[in-house]
Amino acid sequence: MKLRARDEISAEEEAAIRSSLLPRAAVPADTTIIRPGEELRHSTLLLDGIACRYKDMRDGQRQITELHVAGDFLDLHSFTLKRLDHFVMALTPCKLALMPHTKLTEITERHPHLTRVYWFGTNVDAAVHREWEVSLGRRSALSRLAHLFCELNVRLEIVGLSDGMYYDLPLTQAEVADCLGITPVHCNRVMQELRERKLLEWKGGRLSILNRDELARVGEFDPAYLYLEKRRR
Amino acid sequence: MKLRARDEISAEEEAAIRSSLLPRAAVPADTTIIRPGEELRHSTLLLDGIACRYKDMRDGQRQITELHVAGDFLDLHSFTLKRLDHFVMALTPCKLALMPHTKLTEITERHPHLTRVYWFGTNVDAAVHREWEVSLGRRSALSRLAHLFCELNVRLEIVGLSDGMYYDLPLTQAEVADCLGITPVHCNRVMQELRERKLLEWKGGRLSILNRDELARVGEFDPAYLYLEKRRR
DNA sequence: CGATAGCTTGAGTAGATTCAAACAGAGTGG
DNA sequence: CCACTCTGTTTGAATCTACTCAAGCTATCG
Repeated sequence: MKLRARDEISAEEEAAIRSSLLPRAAVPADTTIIRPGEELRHSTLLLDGIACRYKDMRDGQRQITELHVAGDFLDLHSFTLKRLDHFVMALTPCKLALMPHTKLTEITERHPHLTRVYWFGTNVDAAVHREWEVSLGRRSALSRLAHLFCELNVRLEIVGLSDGMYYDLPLTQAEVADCLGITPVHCNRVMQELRERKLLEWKGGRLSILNRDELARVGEFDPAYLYLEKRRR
Repeated sequence: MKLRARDEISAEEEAAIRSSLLPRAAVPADTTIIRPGEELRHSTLLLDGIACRYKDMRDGQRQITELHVAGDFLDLHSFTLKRLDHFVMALTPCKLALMPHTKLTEITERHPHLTRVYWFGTNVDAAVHREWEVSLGRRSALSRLAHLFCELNVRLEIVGLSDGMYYDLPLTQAEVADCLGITPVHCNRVMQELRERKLLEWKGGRLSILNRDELARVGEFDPAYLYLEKRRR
């Protein structure tokens, strides 16, 4: 569903993907899925739940560099990198599937178009990283928070997990703070501001957007970096 | 030279690359090379000079998301993305070469290994973006600046443009500030601090590292994210 | 019902910004 | 050769955003 949102995938390609995937047991929340430096022989596809990439610092702080939702590969880049430079962690209970790198090698040898589709996928990941750099470097805490909620709204819409106004977001404020490069206390305060401005509600792990246009304006959100327009084959 | 630092490239693969490259006229400093949204039919290789990727904000501020040095593709990701979500600009006079996307398509069809090498290249770009997210989100201005100088030192060493202690860095403090997500004024002040601590000198566009270990300590610099170890074929 | 995780509030502080002005060096023209 | 301009660097003072540390609150769960 995620691939077909942006590309034409033939039945043969779909079969190649399906036959390459191995089921993997579900993991509970706060499970470390991949550690930096460990040698990887497969890439992991997230079927359900929310996961993240993060890097930690000497003093115990961490920076989450990307959030993942259903349909995302957590580490398609490990196919070429072999070892990651960051952690991957389940933030909520997650369902996973594995794609062995041997199968990915076969895909690069037999399915050039599918190879480009997967390469495209890692490039969209990089585009998200760039947009987060802009948030972290130049946007106010309020704007960063608004931007994050807008991004998740669009990404969840693609896979049918948001209707554009409501979606499940069972994260803590501390986890969101780790995405935004701020402290949990400050995250709480800017969250209150978004609430007071009647832009959204967030309780019980469920986010309700009350004013989508104004939220996008506050977050300076332009979804172009998510590359949603369908590409020609 | 850059590819061979991390991979084994056969003579046949080298020939395929060389025959795909087209020369392009040199551009002066401050030239916009690629604008967001424009349709691209080739990727640009930087042969000499310093360039950057940046995104601009409504209020005129900008965030540089990556610096590029000789040997880097400025937009290898445009092969799969077709349009970029950011600007690419020459910060110093730059020499460029072009690789048509048609040639890259041929490579994905005829040279699976070389395809993985190029895919790897875009994944290292993403790793740099992640490390910058950590700098922007969690490191102090002093630490960010030290980290940037360490990163450039290593990346320039790979292509023979740094001996590990000295390298040319003909940028302005304002440009560096745009990398670090701070103001030029603050960049100037933390620059003074690095100088007072006798970690480095930077004048006349030339950087001299006086205490590499301490600089790396201040910047919490670990080059693992640059993936320098040579990979097996 | 107490324990716990997560959220909220307050007061004081630190890091970075803003705005303004001064300074240094390189290049230019009279 | 000197004055002039321009770009980039440096300095100072006031301000603001976000941080720190601490405590109190609230909902959930066993």
